[in-house]
Amino acid sequence: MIDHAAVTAALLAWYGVARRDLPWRRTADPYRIWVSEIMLQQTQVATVIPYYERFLRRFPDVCALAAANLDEMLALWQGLGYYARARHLHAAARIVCERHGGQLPADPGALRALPGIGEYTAGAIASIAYGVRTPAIDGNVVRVLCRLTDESRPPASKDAKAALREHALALLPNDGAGALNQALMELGATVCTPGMPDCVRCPVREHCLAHARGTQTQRPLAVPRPQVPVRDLATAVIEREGRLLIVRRVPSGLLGGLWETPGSDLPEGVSSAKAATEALGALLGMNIRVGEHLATIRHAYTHFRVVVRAYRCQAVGEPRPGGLWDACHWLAPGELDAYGLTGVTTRLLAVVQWAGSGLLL
DNA sequence: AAGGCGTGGAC
DNA sequence: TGTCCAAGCCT
Repeated sequence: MIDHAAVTAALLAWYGVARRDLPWRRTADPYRIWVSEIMLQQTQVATVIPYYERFLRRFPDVCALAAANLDEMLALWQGLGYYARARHLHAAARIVCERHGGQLPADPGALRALPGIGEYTAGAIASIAYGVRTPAIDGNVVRVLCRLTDESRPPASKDAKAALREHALALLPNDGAGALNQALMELGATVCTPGMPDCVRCPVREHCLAHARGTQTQRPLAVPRPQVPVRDLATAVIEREGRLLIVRRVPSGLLGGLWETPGSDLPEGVSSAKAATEALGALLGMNIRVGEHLATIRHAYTHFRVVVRAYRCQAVGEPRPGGLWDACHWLAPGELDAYGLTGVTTRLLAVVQWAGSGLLL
């Protein structure tokens, strides 16, 4: 059994000296802590930092964010991924500004009711920003606790989750729950890492059951991954008077709200990307003539991979939204920063060196 | 409850 | 090149 009080004391002492100096650890503003927690979901610290700084310069408080339009916010989020986080944060900011007088709630249950805030994030905000004694169990904490207690059940199972939550709660001091939660995460991120934990540097090594039994690399129990399918896509690069046609994806689902060059899966029975590009004309209400192949972009999403073939096209007529898209725009070079583009489109424009003065291939 | 949902870094 | 994974949430 784990000596919770001893583990808590060791973790807090270690965290006091080992904690990294991160931007969101220099503030007590619940809004800023909230933004950091949303950005950090499934995203590494180093990736988040520049986005966090830029975002807070533009939206320094909840009501500034509430007043923004979603397009501008998504442009700042471009490249961070999991864009539903941005949409939910935006919707939640409006609720907090309008219904909570701009003050983020401190109660985990009330936080949990806001879009984009789940069990973990509610606990993190409540404990870090308000000192509420409540656990915050993310992937790091799951790994640390599974090793400390040598949990052999799948961490997603009901039994294991309940046990982990009991341990996480028992570790919380009456004063300093936020620090303890962060200490657990910091340990998981910097010492008790997934592949090869650095047990020599671990402040709670003596209390760790997995370390004692030599099972630390087998905890938490790994779950088998399904293999991801590959999809063939085609996309059209259509220029007119130095502007590039982009379309906005509908606000839900994959890449919702982001802009991209119009494209599609190769329809059933259509084997050539060129034919698929031609078929885009019907969707856009334009007459399209497909020209040269410009580039092939390979990209991996969470659950599938894509091979996107891009063709230079000439088109007659004005485009209209349809299918996956709810808006069309002729992008001028000076506007590149104002539109949230998908990763594939961003890379495509880099490859063909699109800068508005024609394709420079 | 299991699958959808991004991206970039490490190796 | 491929594979794994990182401060999860929603449906």
